[in-house]
Amino acid sequence: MTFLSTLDYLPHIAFDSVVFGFSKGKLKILLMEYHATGWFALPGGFVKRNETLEEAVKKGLFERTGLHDVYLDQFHTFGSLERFKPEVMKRIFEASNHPIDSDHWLLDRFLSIGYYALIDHEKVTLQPDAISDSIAWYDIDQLPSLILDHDKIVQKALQTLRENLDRKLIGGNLLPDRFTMNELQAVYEAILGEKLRRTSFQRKMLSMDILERHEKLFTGKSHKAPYLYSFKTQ
Amino acid sequence: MTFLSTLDYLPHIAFDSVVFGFSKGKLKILLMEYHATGWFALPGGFVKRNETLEEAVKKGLFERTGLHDVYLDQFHTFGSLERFKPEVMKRIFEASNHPIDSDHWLLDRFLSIGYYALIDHEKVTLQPDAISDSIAWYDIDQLPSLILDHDKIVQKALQTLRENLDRKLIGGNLLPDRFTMNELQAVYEAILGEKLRRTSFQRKMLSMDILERHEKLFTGKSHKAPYLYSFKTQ
DNA sequence: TTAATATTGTCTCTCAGTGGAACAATAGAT
DNA sequence: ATCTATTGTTCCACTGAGAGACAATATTAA
Repeated sequence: MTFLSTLDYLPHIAFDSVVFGFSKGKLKILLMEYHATGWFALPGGFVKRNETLEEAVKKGLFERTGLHDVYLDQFHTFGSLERFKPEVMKRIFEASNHPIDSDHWLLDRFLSIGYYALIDHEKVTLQPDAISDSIAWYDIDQLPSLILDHDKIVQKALQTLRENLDRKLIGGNLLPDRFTMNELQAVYEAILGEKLRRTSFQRKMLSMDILERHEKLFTGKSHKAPYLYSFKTQ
Repeated sequence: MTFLSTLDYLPHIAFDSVVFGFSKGKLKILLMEYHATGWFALPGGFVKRNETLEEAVKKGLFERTGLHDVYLDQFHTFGSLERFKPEVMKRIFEASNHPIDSDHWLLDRFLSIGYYALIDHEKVTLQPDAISDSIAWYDIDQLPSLILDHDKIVQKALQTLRENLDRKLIGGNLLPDRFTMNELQAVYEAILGEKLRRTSFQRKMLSMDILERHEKLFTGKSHKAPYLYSFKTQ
């Protein structure tokens, strides 16, 4: 069969991407659903023999979101044995009209390298892959339960994102180019899962000298208009 | 052949360990040398089909150091193509009297999961493996050049260790159970690569309420004797 | 035209933590 | 008893954050 031939890919090696987006004040991630089973999973993929791990992840991300040049960070590699459930994978391929033999390499044990991505929710055009029926955004604190160890992968991704948020100044990757201070604060609050003080947040952001101030944003509301900001490109 | 049969191991998957120790005021790591080639490499290994990634790493570490229950942290997975140099691996196996065929699975492409370990330098009894001629400590800023991408692996390990040093309070793992404040400070300085202020360091450590103070250590020197400390087990 | 309202931008006060230095304590040598 | 080297502690100045107050302003209501 030509579908995912073992000659092209490295067996036993997979990757899973936790793609974060921000919309309507909520932090969300992308999940794929296999309708025939009702199962949810992270978007992932496999590594070809002649491509870099990172190339494979970027390609997979582009195929699902249409985006190049995405903020991407590897956070952990999962190598437990609870990952190894051939019957789950077999059912998924069967339900998608791609049945595979019992000795197929895709049913063998896999280690998975976890990446998280931060993208501008508005720029995405979602595209399911060959074996999934849909891909969509899910609120980070209203996730369905996921196959295999994907719940743990999401939790670890979120933990790493929180730890890196201040250190790497990556919050802006979830917003469009120009945004208000309030929007930036909402991103931080959604990621950290806690309210922040408005004045302290503003003071801290401005003191770091990473933001550029632009024109005001007039929304038609009856109050002072906020400035728009962008991250300095240095 | 029975040596590293492909039936027992997951192909394409390896791990490498950066084992940190502290001795005579210097931060050191363990390196293996293949005498016939003069090449140096990190101690690593492969994952058996029926064991967890972490089990494999711990077992490998035990075989080389004789230590169980070591502080261990996964920091990155390396998946570039510069790792793929079959001629290097072939030469190593030939030089160690374990020649392998050109199509042997060990000559194929590998991804490697990097772990770093922190151990008490004094507790180790070093043990070379089947194909390496020696294993020994090397000063972190006087390392020989290493095979494949092992230089990058070491740098990434050191970077991660520095980032985690304060956040995870892991410095004590490089010292014996009881130590003086001066020794702890020396560990921090060796890891961070910079001098710290004595009084600030002491105040910070004591204020964190993680240290237990024990008896004084009389060294015979003509000055005030320092207290011994241990980390609280909580 | 003026006042009211909601939100944003800035300032002040306070307090905790750190850099830097000084001072006190002390084990052994002289 | 005095000196020396090092350790434990305290003090002062500065910085950054929490908390609140106040000023600025875009629009609506009177």
